[in-house]
Amino acid sequence: MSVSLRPSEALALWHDVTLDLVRDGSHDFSSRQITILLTIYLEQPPHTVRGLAAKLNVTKPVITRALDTMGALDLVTRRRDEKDMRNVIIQRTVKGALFVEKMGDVIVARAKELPR
Amino acid sequence: MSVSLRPSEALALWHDVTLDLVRDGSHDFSSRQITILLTIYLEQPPHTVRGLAAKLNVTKPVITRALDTMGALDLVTRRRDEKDMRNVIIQRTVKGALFVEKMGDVIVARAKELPR
DNA sequence: TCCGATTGTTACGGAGGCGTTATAGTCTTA
DNA sequence: TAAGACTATAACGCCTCCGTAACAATCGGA
Repeated sequence: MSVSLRPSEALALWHDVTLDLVRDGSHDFSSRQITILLTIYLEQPPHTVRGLAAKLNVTKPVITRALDTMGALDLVTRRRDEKDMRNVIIQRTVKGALFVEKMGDVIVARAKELPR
Repeated sequence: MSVSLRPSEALALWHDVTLDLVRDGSHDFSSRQITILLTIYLEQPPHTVRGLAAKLNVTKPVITRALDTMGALDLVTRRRDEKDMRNVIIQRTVKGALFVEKMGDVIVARAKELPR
């Protein structure tokens, strides 16, 4: 086990980071969308619609729609699985990687500024 | 300065917590809604529509609508400011406090479980 | 007292997400 | 090879949110 945080600090961190994301104003993602994006970029590939749906405990159309949205923003791409043409493999993009990386920087910065 | 976090840890934390929130399945709040809720519960009162709009860098109707939604869920209440009847004072509720508290616990727990 | 400024809300048409259900394409196996 | 299982997506009606603009209520100063 690793990062030691008091509840008040945890909430202050969450507040500060989401505030930054909102103020930035580029997007207003839901928790589902954020989770999908981070799962794709943090967990081991390959990622499929079915896999994500099971992991997040939501229906498959929810994943499809989120991928449509993120795909339109070029944060994510899809291609058919050559081994099993029923599957769709979800892939990362440069733009998505930059977005996630930036998000990590924001969290780190806000954690550092946290009063104690 | 306080909490020391590497970018990979920060993102993993964010992922784990949002995943918990999504899996729970009770709500699917946007970043805006989360930020509004946390601001009300973490920052010093009084909170007004105008004040929140300015702080989050969004328009006032956005705040009004978010308060409508959160109010319907009993996470927040409003009353008129007696000193200046143009203002609306946004107030906390027991249910809202519990929700935020639970969220803090989730973050703390996930931070503790973070592999290092 | 009135008139401009300020506050929060409502109205509007549009965009996007929801859950459910139906569908097309692909695999598997009997 | 034919039937059934499985994958992802499309279609449906509903609901919520969006930004802009108009609005009613209230305040404060000339």
